[in-house]
Amino acid sequence: MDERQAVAAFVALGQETRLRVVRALVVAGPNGLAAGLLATEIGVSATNLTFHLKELSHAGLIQSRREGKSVIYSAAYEGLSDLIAFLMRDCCQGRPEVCAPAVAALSACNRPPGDSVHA
Amino acid sequence: MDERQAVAAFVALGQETRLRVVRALVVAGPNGLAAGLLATEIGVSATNLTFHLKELSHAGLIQSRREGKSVIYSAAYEGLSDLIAFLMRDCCQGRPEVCAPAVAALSACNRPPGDSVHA
DNA sequence: TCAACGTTTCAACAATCATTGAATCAATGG
DNA sequence: CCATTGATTCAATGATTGTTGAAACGTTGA
Repeated sequence: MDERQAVAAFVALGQETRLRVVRALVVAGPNGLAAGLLATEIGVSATNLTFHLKELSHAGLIQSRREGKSVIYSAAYEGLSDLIAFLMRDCCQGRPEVCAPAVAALSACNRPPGDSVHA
Repeated sequence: MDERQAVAAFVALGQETRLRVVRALVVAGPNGLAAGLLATEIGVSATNLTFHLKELSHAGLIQSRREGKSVIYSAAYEGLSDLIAFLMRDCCQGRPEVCAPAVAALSACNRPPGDSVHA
């Protein structure tokens, strides 16, 4: 991921509606969600949602497929991973103390819910 | 870090000049850089830089202190850490496969340069 | 083929953002 | 105190962005 792509991704996430879309889609998993469901879940008009979905799609953070009448949107895990990696790579430039605090959040990732952090 | 703060941080990083400022300041380390040096290094006018520095400061990603005639800006490591943590926490919601690829970048953080990754 | 549903496109508008140059403010040295 | 250096504020401008409703499109079932 180069600087241009990173900027596009940050722009995409720098908007309340779009951040919520990404959150909802990540939670929804690979199956994704129909545009209509997303619209009601987030509370925006279909027109407005389409606008933001296009932005996110263009930034490589989500993808879509048609299923019957509906268009299903899902999170682009690779795009999201790339962004995290970019952020950490930049922040780590000779300064590991920036990334270190994020280790806790990451380690909480592969553990069943409720499992505490202490070594 | 709540949603509102995260959005502000993403907005701040979603602009080429500002992203470069953060990069330069992270590389510069805790000592930071004078505003004038930053301006020449990045290639923008003093006026314009001030505008972007204010945005970044408001987003909690940088901080400043006065030293004589100069104002020294430096990266706010905590703010950056919080943003990474937020991104990973959101992306990890039951979907660790999103964060996993970032582990490599993170592990590269605490190792001397040139040391390879293989276990 | 037609009607209905889900989604997208389009045009228009207000609001926000990025950039510029002139003016101003803060700190230092003569 | 004055001149100089470094940085910020201010006002104005063009560009981009977010939102809206009406119209159009694609898909499906009757």
